[in-house]
Amino acid sequence: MVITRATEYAIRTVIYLAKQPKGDIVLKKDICRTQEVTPAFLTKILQPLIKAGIVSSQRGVGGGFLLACDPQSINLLDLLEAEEGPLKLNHCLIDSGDCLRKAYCAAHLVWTEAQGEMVRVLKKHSIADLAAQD
Amino acid sequence: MVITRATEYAIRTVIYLAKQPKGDIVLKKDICRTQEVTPAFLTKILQPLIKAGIVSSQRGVGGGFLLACDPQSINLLDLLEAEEGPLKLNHCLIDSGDCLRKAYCAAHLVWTEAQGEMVRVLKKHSIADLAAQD
DNA sequence: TGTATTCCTTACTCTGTAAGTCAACAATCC
DNA sequence: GGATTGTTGACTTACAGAGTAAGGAATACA
Repeated sequence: MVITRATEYAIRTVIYLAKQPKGDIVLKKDICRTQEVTPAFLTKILQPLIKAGIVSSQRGVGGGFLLACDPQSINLLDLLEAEEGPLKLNHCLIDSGDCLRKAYCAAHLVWTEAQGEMVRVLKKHSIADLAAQD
Repeated sequence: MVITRATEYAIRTVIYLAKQPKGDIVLKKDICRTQEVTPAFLTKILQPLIKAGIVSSQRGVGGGFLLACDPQSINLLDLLEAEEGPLKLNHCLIDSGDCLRKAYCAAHLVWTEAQGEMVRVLKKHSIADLAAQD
């Protein structure tokens, strides 16, 4: 029932990238130094963000990482789902076929509502907003 | 990021107890049979509910379990917290002293808000309501 | 008093996921 | 072609979730 550290680091990193001058490429080791993550772990964390089209990377001399999109268009839910997969408060919310019990399903609607509210809040704040607050 | 099975079973069980005639004592094995939980696991799940004053138990012949309070006064958050401890979406929401990083704390307010909404929804529906819907 | 009944306590196992590491590989620049 | 920088996949370690098992303690009733 807790957000993973990978997601936390992903958020820190994306906020950091959003604060750089637009188009600037940042070295992995600079992210590591400022965000206090090890290079090996940051590598692992960045890959899902790259695959989701949130961050882009460049190899070789002068290479590094930068935002692949407008920070106004990314929110915390995007980052969380890139790292952890679809948000689900309960097993039954992934595949409604799982939820066979009537007694259980009385609670089902409540889980759905709670998750919906969570999604609403996480979508509401863009990375640009968070970077500006920082 | 998922509610545990213990919490699910706890909810099923409490809804089941709430549907019994008031004051009726239910055998563990009857709960097990109707709710599809093993006795050993149900034992483990019931203890926190008893300690939280939600369910009460009686030993010996004619013993069993029954609700210890008005089903109108219990909600899903009570059950979840009895089983899993205080709800927290993120590590920093337990002890604000953990949250030292500014970059992280930009997200902190969002976690707080998301968790607040979740709490609000889980508190809104009493066990009596859920039992009636069932 | 003794015994059957019923829940209580504690320790244990098994499995999966989070968190993080490592080493070989691939692209790019000069 | 070599230095630099990111990529990939396999690996380790630790911990929490999920469930089991066995002996102990309370209660009712004969």
